[in-house]
This record gives sequence, C-alpha cells and structure tokens, in this order.
Amino acid sequence: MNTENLLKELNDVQREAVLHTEGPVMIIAGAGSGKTRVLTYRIAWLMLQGTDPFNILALTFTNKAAREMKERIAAVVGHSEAKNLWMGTFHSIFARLLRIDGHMLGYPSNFTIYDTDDSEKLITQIVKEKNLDKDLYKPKKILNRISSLKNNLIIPQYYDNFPELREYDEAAKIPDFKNIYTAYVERCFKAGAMDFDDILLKTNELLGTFPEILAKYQDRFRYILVDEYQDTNHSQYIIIKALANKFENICVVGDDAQSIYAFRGANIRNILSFQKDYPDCQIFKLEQNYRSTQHIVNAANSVIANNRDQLKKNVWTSNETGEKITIYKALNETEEAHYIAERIMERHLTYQMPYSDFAILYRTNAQSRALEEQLRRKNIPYRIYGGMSFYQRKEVKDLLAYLRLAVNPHDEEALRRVINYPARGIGQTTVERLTILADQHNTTLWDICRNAINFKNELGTAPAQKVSDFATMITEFGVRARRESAWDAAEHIFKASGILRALNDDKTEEGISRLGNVQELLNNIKSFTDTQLSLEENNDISLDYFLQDIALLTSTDQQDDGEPNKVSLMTLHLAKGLEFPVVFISGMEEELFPSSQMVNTRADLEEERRLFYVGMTRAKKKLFLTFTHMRMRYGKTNDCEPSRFLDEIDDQYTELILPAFHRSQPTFLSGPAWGAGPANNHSSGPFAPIGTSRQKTPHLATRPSSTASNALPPEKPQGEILTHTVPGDRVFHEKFGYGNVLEVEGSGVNVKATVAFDQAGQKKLLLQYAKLIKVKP
DNA sequence: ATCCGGGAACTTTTT
DNA sequence: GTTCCCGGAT
Repeated sequence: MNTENLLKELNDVQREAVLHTEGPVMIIAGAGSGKTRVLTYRIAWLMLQGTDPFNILALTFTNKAAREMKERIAAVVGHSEAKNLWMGTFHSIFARLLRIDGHMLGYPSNFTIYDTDDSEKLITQIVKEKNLDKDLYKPKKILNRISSLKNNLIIPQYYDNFPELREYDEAAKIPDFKNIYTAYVERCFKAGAMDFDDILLKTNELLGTFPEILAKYQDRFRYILVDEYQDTNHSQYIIIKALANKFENICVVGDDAQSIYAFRGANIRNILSFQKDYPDCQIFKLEQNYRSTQHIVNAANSVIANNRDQLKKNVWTSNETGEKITIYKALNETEEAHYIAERIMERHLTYQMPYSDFAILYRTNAQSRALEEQLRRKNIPYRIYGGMSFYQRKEVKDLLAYLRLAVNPHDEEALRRVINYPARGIGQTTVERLTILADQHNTTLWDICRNAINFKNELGTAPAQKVSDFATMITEFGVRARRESAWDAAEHIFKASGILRALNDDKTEEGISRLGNVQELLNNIKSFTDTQLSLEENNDISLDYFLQDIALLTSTDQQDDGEPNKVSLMTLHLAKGLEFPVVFISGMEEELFPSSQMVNTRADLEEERRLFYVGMTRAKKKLFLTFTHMRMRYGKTNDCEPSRFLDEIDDQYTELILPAFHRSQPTFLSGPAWGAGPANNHSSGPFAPIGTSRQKTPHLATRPSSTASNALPPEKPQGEILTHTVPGDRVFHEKFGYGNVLEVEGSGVNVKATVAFDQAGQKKLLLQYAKLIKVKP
C-alpha cells in the first residue's frame, strides 16, 4: 500500500493524529472510533518516513492485539521490517527487558514467573511458618495488598515511611503484614522468581538504579505508543515517563469512559492528567463511531452521562438507526440462557449469520455455566474465554512444574508441587524438615535437596536417599533442557518423571481427560517448537523460552482450535477492545451488575457504569440486555431486582420483552422459535402444539465446542427441556434417570408431573425445575 | 502416606 | 452448587 492510500482511509482527525509524530500526543478515542487503525497507521507512517523499527515501542493490552497490529503493519511496510518492532503487553515487553538486564538486580536471565496460584501458595506457606492465624491472614487478601503496594512502588523497606499503612493493617487485624511482605519478597528473589507485579516493579528499579541502562533504552525507544492508557497503573506510568523523558515522543491512546481496571491498580488520573505532565502536548479527539448503530451509540451515551468524572467528548455516528435494544426479563438463569440460545439460533438460521457474530457477556465467570448448558443443548458451538484456563489445570500445572524446575530448580513453588508427585515417598514431614533446613542454612529448598545425603541425620536415611534421587532426576532434566529443544526435553520429562505412568494408571473418566490435557500441552509445545523454527529470525526453541511465552498469555490470547465459527462467551472485562455484530449482556440485575461490592462509593459505581458502557459499545448491529426474576447463587435461589443501569438507558432506544409465561403460556421453554415471526417479537409467535414441528433440531455443520475445558459429553439424551407434557410420555431426568409420566396437574409455571422412574421410583416434580427431557418410548 | 467424607467458604473483574 | 481443606480412618 502506498502512503496516499493509507492516509485516504482516515478521517480528518485520524489523519492528523497519524501525521503528528513528534512530541507528546494524547488521543482520546471514543468507543469504535477507529483507534486501532490510527495506532497501526501511525506506526506504519513512522516507518515509511524512515524511522527504524528498532526505535519504536508499542504497548498494547493483549498479545493478540499486538500480533494483529503487527500483521497489519507488516502488510504496509513488509514483514522483515515489522518484525523488529517491540510490540506487546507491558508485562511481556518488560519481562523481555528483564531477561536481558535483570542480572543487574541479581536475577537469573531464566527467572521464573509466578502466577497468582504460586504467589498465594507461597503466602500460605509463610503464614504457616510464622505461626500466624490463617483465617486472618488470608492469602488472597495479603496478595492483593502486596500487589497494590508494589504497583505503587512501595517495597517493604519503604513501608515504615507511610504510617498510614501500619494503621491500616492494624485496623485490618493483620499487624504482621509487613513481615509477610518482607519474607515473600525474599523468598521470591531466592527462588529466582518474579510475580506479575514484580515485572513492572523490577523494571522501575532497574531503570531507576542504573542510569546507563535507562539511557540505553531511552535512546532505543525514540517513539513510544501506549494503547488503553486509561488502564495503566502507577508503576507502568513511571516506566513510561522515564523512558519517554529524553525524546518525549510519546503517544498515548485511551478513553477515560472505558477505564475498568481500577481494582488492579489502574489509575484513571494518568490519562486525566496527561496534559499536566506534558503541557505542550497535542490532543486529538476521535468522536465518530464507525462501529455501532445510532440506537446503540445513543443508548450508551445516555448511560455514561450519569458519570461525573469524565473528559468531555461527544461520540456520534452516521451509521444506520438500527434495531432497538431488546431488554428481556427472564424467569431464572436457565430460561435466560435458553432465550439467548434461541435468539442466536434464530438469527443464525434466518440471516445465515455465523456463530462467530455473537458474543454473550457477563459480569462474573460463574454465570457461564447456565449459558453453556443451553448452548450445548442446541448444538451451538461456543468458546469460553478466561475463567479457568488450560494452563491452570492441575495436571497441566504438574507437568509445567517439572519443566520449570528443569529450567530453574530454585523455583520453590514448582519444587513443592512435584517433589512427591507422582508419589515417591517424600511426605509432608520430610518436606517440612527440608524447609527448616533451608531456612537454617539460609539457602533454597533445592540446595538442601541436592545435598540431601549430607542431612541423613535430620531427614532419616531412607527419606534422604529418596530426596537425593529426586534431585538427581531434576538435574538430569536440567541438562536436557539446556541441550535439547523444548519438545524433546518435555517429552522425556513427561515419561521419566513418572507422570505418564501415573496418568496411564488412572482409568477413571477424569483420569483419561487429564491424560488428554497433558497430551494437549505436549502438542502445544510441539507446535511452539515448529513455529519458532519456521520463523527465520527468532529461532529460540528452548524450554526456557516456551515457559516465558506462556507465563504471560492473557485470557484473550488463547490459541484458536481451528474452528473459528463459535459464539464467544466472556466477562465484560475481557470484551474490552473487541466487537461483535450481536451482543448479549446477561445478568442485568442489582447485586450482580452493578456488583454488590461496587455500589458503596461513587468511584466504584462509576467504574461499574463504565464497564456497562464498554459492554454496550461492543455491539455493532444488535444489543440484547437480559435480566432474571430469580437467580441461583451459592446454591440458593434469590429474588432479583433489575439493574439500575437499565433505567439509565433512554426509553426511546429500547423495547422490553416479557417471556411467554408472563402471559400464562406454559410453552415458554419449548423448542426453537425460529421461523416463529419477526426476530424481536418471537414470544408472541405461534408456538406449535406439543410433539410436532419443534422437535426437529436443524442439522448443524459444527459440533458443540470443547476447548478441553468442557470435555464432558453429557450422558443424558439430546433434546429440549420439557415444559409441557402428557401422561404416557417417556422422559429423562438428570438425577433420577428414565421414567414414564403418569399424571399432569396445575397450569402455567406450576405444572407438576407425576413420573414413575425406572430406578428412582415415583416422584412428583415441578416441570419448571425438573429439566425433563422427552425421549422416544 | 494416602484416601475419603463432612464442613466451610465461595463469586467480582485480571496481568 | 461447587471447590477446598481438614481430620480421621486405613
């Protein structure tokens, strides 16, 4: 593409923002205003003007965004050029920097990155060693506190400089917090490990302590671009400020209305006060929305207008008016999910929309279950983002722990995890003794392990030998990790560690699925190795590099499984930066959204509102908002109030739909309503009588998804949940199995059926809850 | 040392 | 409705 064409694709403000390359620039980019395009073209433009890609640093919110942007830039300037860009998330970029220069701070270049799980376990361990009350010193709470201090660059040595910190901790009944924090930092350092916050904190330490290193990177990064600037925390802010200090060619892009990460330290003031930091900065406001219909843009504006703290801007669109936003009141979460699944099926069949055009968003991960269930029932393929990720699975983490140990045996959390898995007779007592020895000798667990023979007296002869054998094995793994490719080493470790045998011996269904997951991990390593080899420039195929690569994956980074045509399910937070033709936001209820924990201060409530704003503005063509009358929480059914946010949407952009049962039609849960009238008026459509047309589920090309996370083929027969039945029907119940309907009584939501189950005997069930499935007699 | 059952805690959101 | 943790039994 030549430069003229490139610039032609931009509107006036966008073009100015691209061309104004020198000096500080802030781009306030409303939702859907083409911000990614501006960032991409700005970088491409810099390079076309002769800027060396080595001199450009671009920080994005996800690795996936970075990859996509890089590809688009490559399309303009060519692959070999684009490759040299440093582009990625804060965490992955600065981890890379620390691999190079972290030794100045005493870290090995192959340092381990502790995930939240590792950090919490370490805290639990410390609390135990210090004989503190574990109910008071909850690891989550402690870790959050540590995280927030680190993100404000308050290391343990500075703790006493802020008397209010001690006051706070004493009030919170955790007076020993500082000791734990100190021990935690020490232990991480000894283990050659950094947690997520360390990556930023240590970068700051590095740049702040060694002027020559700071100068090196200042000179290198002449042009700095930061995406999603509204979600940077203090630690990130200071890094950027230091790096940009020399050339001040810093361009930040963001939207204060989309700041949704205050809970992890993001500081909205960073964007609000950019002008103060750089008084001569240029500000560009991108206000034209190219993404959504007028109804959606206007509705979102009417909601965000309720926030007090925001930069002034006027987001508008010249797109079509579009459909009104549908607000649907459901009976409970099952019926809500059912409604959503039906709307997807309906649009899929009526307009041939691919499943990938749909996204279902929710406030909490726990809400995904009911949705999954209903999608699976209709054979709608879907994909869940976030939640429990593949790399967090027990069996996957077990093998990873061995791999981590091979690369860095001082990694204490990995060692603890597998020292007795598979069981090799090193019990709790022995591990405790090892821990005490490590403490006494002021060294790491690993150093004690590999010298275990010298501690026969303390450990006992037999345990000492077992520990020693274990250490020998790990040492051997380490040799391979350094010599062989990630895949060769991993495959060997998988066998030699005994994991393969342990999983093979487990013939339970769960055990088989575990083996499958571990094999998938191995496949991932294999394809990592192959991919790395095929890239001519970066051909690091070591285990070390693989581990780095996966440690900082973001939830939206998870690789495709080759089946792109799936409905996306994710939290509202994860949806940031994405767009879909049709979006459902489910669970629009008080307590849930806004979360009951976010309504006590104005700042919190405004953040929830911004989250809603983010969710709404993901939709291009059609937005559904659903809430329920009742919802199951903690295994109990609760009454729900509609979310206050629903009231904040101007009525003229919405239509309210009540389910059929509100009009005493007991068929609300019957089969797909596709073909039952206009899309947004389905509930009054003519429902076929029982047992005729609605039984047929259309043939679908795709099977329901299984991202390994949901590999649980239900034993129950396929079919719709019955809400209406007659004596003589053959039915299936989740718990009671198969049975015959004897009698039906009541009406509306109170329909009860008496069923004679083959095994469980005779039961009287409320149809509404029984989830009976009709089967062939 | 390992397995199992009962009870508590849990659901904000993520790198 | 789950998952995690502890204590007791094997």
